[in-house]
Amino acid sequence: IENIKKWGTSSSSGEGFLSRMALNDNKAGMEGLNRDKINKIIMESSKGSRFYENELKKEQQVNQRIERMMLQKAHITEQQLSKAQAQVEKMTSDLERGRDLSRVIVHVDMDAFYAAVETRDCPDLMDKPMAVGSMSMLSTSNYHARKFGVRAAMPGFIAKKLCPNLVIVPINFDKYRAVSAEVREVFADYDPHFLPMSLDEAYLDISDHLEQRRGWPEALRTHRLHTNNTGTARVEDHGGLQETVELEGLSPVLFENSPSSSPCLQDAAGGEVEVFGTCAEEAVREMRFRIEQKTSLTASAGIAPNMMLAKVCSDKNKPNGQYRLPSNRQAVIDFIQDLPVRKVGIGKVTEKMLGALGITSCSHLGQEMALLALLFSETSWHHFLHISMGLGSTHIERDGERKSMSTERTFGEMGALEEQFSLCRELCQDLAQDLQKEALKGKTVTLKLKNVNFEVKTRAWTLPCAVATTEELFAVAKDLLKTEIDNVSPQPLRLRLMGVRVSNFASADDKKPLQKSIVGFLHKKQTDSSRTQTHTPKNTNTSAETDISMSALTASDKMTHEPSAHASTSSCCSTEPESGTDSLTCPVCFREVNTTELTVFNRHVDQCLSGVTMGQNNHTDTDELLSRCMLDSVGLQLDSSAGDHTESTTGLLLYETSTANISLSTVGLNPVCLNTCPNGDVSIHRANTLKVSSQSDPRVRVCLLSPGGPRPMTTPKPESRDHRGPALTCPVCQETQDTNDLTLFNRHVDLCLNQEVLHELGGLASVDRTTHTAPPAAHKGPCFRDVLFTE
DNA sequence: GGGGGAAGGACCA
DNA sequence: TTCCTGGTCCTTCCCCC
Repeated sequence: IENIKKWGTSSSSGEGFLSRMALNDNKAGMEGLNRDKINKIIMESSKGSRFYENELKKEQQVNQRIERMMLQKAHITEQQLSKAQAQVEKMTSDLERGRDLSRVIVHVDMDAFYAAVETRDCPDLMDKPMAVGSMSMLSTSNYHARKFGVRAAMPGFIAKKLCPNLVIVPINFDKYRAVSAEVREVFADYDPHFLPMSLDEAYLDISDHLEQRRGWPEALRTHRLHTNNTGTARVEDHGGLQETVELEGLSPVLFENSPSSSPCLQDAAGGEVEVFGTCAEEAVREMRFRIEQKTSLTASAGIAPNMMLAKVCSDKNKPNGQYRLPSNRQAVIDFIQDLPVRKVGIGKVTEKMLGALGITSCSHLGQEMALLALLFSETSWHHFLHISMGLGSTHIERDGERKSMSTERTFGEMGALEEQFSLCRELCQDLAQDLQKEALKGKTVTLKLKNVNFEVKTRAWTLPCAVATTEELFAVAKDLLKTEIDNVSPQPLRLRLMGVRVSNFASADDKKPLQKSIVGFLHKKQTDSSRTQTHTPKNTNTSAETDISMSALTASDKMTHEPSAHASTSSCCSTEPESGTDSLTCPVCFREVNTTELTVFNRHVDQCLSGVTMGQNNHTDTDELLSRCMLDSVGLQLDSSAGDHTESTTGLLLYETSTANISLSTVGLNPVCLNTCPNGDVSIHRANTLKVSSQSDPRVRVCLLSPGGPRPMTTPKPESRDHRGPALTCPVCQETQDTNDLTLFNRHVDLCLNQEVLHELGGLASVDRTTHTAPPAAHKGPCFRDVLFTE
């Protein structure tokens, strides 16, 4: 209990000290600061803000976790403890046997990198406290600023309160990238497989370099420092390490104890030279010397038998210093004993949890390992054990395959729907570009939202096939966003951050091209069939419904198919029909149509589409309550004891029920996808079960594509014009049409599509598209799909 | 009841 | 006036066997 009090907030009402917001002075150049005074300023600047309130909430959650942990601890028996102790001991001896001290790993870290680059380029900043970033957030600070408690990841406005004379320089990534590239050239001479962690930090395994270096003559280890009258320095390497760089100003620019400040020898020509030795320390000193000569910036380094220790060592003599931990077990154990847990990759939450158990240093960690094995997950306590023994990775491996890719943006409060959807599209566009650069496609699309209260939510949807284009991403992201908007409706969703992520990347097998839009499809068809038949573009476009491109359909329209069993015939993952194939895949029902005749195929698609349209016609509300579900399979069995259903001519099955649940059990059925019902009336549970429940409306309607062929259908009742939405937006030209007469609107879309098809088919006709290039009018009116559904 | 996948949240660098 | 990105782990929920 004492420990909880010590590590928790002093009260739950938000008064008092909020430890998670306190200064983290675990950084070089921040020793011996007046923490209390600094924390007081931080708290006073933050108190009452939404950010602070959210931090308070998170702090309380952590405190609850700690309370649960302490409760659990209180119930641990002696027997359990001794059993855990035996387990820990066995594991320890196993790990000890595998301890590898043979490698020489170096962690190099540029000193206050961004700040140092800015200071180099603007020497006036040299003696001033400065930081790089903005009033909202700082990326780094120089050592003068650190004396005031100003550090990276601190908002600029708080930093200004800590240090009113602080100069904040805007961030310039291009510049840092260029300098980083220069530094990396030096790294590569010592380990061509070095592992960059960020622009200013890298791990190197110099074991092989040292092996070679032992045989090097002195000339290869001699570096000359030239200075001319203008203060320009030139560095020359003798031997294999080539380098000739002009410098503006002589190092060291920022820190004392430069690696080049050791006594230099005079060479025959009267220039100053420095000879470096063959041991690890000398090799690293040489590397730092060369970095400094090349960039006028200093680096610090740590040398140790593994990555974890090297990282700690690089911090030991920062700035502009290095530290070597000898490669013997006792030295490692001695070194690790007194290290605070926060220094070795344990974050603030885990630090606090360990603190509640009285564990603050690595030696405590080792002593309490049995207890930790009982209170933490296996992964966690194994990690703790490695740390307490001073173990870490001994081979530098570049990260394996990427697991996800994302983009996100923070902005001022945003509540307008149009803005939100427009931003969502922008993010999808940016992400699509990034995905394209790495030729990646992913199945899971995640939308991340942070509201003005700093509450973060992520919402994900996994598709049966991998996607990558803007339209594909947006189709999913916008549905996820819409659901969140509807959830808080009629209140607006007040956002401060939005992000889109793609993960679950496709394996090589899945990276086949997506099925093209009908337009692209027809284009391909034209090429394929050119050997046997000719057709005019006119033939390809008998009606708007037929030729609506895939991009006009929603995400759920596209994700209605199983990637495995039916991939070749009925999936958006399916490849283009192979040359010579005699069937085409319908983009609506995803069945294979045994024809190459476009007229026949178009008729089929028309039928499918009008089926979809008519299937919705019974619906008297907007599509808010409506979910459409397509089942691409055979053997559907409807398992329900309540409700009535009607079937349409084109395989549509309408289901109406006032009961809470419908279960669709199927035989070998593919995953079902449905258009998410915004108010949560309809949800999908696993591949074969659709659950329908309605709290807001007892008459939920579900529309399914049934497996059978065309069936007799009841004539749908035309919807009253009063229910029609406002002006309609053309899905092709994106322009809002000044009509709500569907016939007129359809005629317009037909016209647009005709022009689009002609354009796609390679400019077979001269079409003036200038009138169709208006910027997307986001959400001015219902999209074409909505029109199809409601009308 | 256990295995396993998906989703969501949290932590960490 | 409190970042961005990406990886990992943990928990919960649910389906399936």
